[in-house]
Amino acid sequence: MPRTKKTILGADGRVLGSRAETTRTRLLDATSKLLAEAGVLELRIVDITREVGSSPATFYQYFIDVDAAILALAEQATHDEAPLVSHLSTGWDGDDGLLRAEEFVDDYMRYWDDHSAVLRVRNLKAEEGNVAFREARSKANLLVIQAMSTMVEQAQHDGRLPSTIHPFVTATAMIAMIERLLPYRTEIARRGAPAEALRDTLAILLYRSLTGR
Amino acid sequence: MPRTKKTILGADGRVLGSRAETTRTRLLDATSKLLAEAGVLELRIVDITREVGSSPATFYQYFIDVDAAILALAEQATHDEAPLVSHLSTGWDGDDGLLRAEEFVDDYMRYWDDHSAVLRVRNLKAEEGNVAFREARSKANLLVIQAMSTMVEQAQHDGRLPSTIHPFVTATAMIAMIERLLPYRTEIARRGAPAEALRDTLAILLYRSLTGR
DNA sequence: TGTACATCAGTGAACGCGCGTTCACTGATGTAC
DNA sequence: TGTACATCAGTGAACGCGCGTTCACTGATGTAC
Repeated sequence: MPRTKKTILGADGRVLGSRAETTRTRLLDATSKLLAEAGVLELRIVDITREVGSSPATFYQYFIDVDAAILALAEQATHDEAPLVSHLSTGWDGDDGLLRAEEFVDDYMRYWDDHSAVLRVRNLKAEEGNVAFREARSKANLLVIQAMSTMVEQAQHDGRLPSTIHPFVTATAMIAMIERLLPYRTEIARRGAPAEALRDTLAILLYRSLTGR
Repeated sequence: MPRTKKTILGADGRVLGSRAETTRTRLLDATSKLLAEAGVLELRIVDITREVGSSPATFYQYFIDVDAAILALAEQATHDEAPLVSHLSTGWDGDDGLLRAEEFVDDYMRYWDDHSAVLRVRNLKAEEGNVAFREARSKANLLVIQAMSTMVEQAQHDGRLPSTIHPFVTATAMIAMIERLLPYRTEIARRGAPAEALRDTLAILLYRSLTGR
């Protein structure tokens, strides 16, 4: 998990040395692990510190509460989402357009798999109205959504998509589609669909909706 | 909120009289209200009973735990989702196809608005692996997804959609798109998109993806 | 119509656990000279 | 290179609140005759 290079601050705002930074990272990793294993509803600060073999008091040196830690994890995830834009910024107009769409879906699925537990909480809290998490979500998707919007505008300009669709809404819908389908994978498999059906179908839906082809 | 007609059981499995049924309903309504106001993470059994002016002991006469109450609410929601199928089963092949798509989106948005707090929890728990909630979610979407799958199959048969897309996956993707976009409404509005942009764009995306037109 | 009894429904009050949170302290690392 | 001191990092142990949960009980409703 890559980390930003900016200086990291403790809960009271003081600058942390490298030793402290390691502890902070271990706390975040433990939070991420417990989130994936048992979900937000079971997440306890005591368990997080138990996991890294330290005391609950340590936790408070780095985060004012458990939300602050989750938010930090969400920001790490944001950082990992940015590279996905490279699949979009080239456009999907050539013969290999569909192939590029498939690559994008693959990478997005990988990204979501890596961060699913954290992203689920982020989205839940955003939808429940928490401002900090709402902003984190907006910021995370910003680049991808902008790139997709541009694709839609291009297709509209070329007359392949109706002018009545809204580029930003379309882009957001595409993201929603992918994010939300991943958890359905087991269910889709249970219905006898092959493993690639999800990937292929998503790629085609994206390709058609973003390029109009 | 319509209620099923089957006999309602208490937490210990005994049949409840009409007086008890009223209490049960009030507990569920309070649960729903608190869920909408503050979210799952803040939901307390004590608060639910406080809300209806009764004792925590009463709660346990009806539900073994708070999950049982949420599950009951999710099942009420399922019941309200069924009528949405009427917009789909007629097909969208005529001249008024897009109009029908718009009507469907409107009704779906209304449905989701009415139950959003509960459905969010249902989906979270389903995605976190809770079997009961996973089944509730499958069951809820079953009819709508089947109807949509049929539309895709028809379009494939007529050569308007590629045979490579998977009907069930496509249908699930459409549901995902709508459900997930609603919470973005405020954000979309903040970006200066008109209120109907969301509705219209979703309708077009659905129309295109399900009918191939 | 009235009375006795059975069943249904609701609850006050308490118990106890577990968690968040803090404080005063110890130990580790860095720095000045 | 060594020593004294300052700062950084970590924690044991306790406090207390709030919540889930239960029990023994009261009150309400229904029913038999």
